[in-house]
Amino acid sequence: MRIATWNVNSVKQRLDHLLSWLQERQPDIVCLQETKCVDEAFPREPIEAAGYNVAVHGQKTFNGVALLSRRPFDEVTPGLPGEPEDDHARFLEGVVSTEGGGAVRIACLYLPNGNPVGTEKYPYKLRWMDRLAAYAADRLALEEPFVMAGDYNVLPAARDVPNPDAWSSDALFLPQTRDKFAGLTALGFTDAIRAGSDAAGLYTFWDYQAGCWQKNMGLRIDHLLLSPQAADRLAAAGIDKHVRGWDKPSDHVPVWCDLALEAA
DNA sequence: ATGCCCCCGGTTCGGGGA
Repeated sequence: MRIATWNVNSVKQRLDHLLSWLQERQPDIVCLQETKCVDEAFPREPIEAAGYNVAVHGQKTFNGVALLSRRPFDEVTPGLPGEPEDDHARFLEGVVSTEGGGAVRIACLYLPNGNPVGTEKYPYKLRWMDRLAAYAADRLALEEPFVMAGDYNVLPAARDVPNPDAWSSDALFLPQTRDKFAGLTALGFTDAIRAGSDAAGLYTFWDYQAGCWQKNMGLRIDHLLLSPQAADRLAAAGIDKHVRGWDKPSDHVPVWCDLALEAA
């Protein structure tokens, strides 16, 4: 089973890229972030025609997440628990049955950026990370294949950014941000990309500005975190960097992993 | 130190992203 995550930066602007990439990569489950449209405006039909069930949790203008799955969803639940007044569409959980009679649980997430530090945006990010850790601990107790995938807006380590000193006071790289991410993974998750390589330069995002793509000044901020029951079945993982070179691209590229769930 | 570029809503500019 191939599971992917991609911040598309507007699903309507990126529909042709999405359909091309689905055809090329053939994922079974996809987590989308920054869909930037209300549920009624989500381009369901062309995605369903490509063979996917669609679950959406959107809002006007900003944020918005969606799950695509070749197999039907057993459950879909929008929203991260813990702060009822939080109205950002940043989280969507789904459960999909596998061929072997088991199931995989997927959380699609768009973690707050947190900049500029010094405003309410950064404590909101930190609270969101605390809420995510509480949710994750609850789900890990189920001891099932479980994947939390999305745009974490976190640089886990210095090797995930070309110039870490320049990012030392940024919300994506502050020690408190990294500590919370480390605490989350320490609950028992495996970073799918890091399971296969500790290399620097495995970026998933390149800013539109300042020629970042041309200079390969990227960031690794999109992650797939695997529960032990998922990590035991990890067969491959990758970053579809070439998608950033397409015409009018998202600033993020797809990240994916293969889990041998059918064999379980 | 700030903006570069891109997207949205809604109109020709401001908010947001990272």
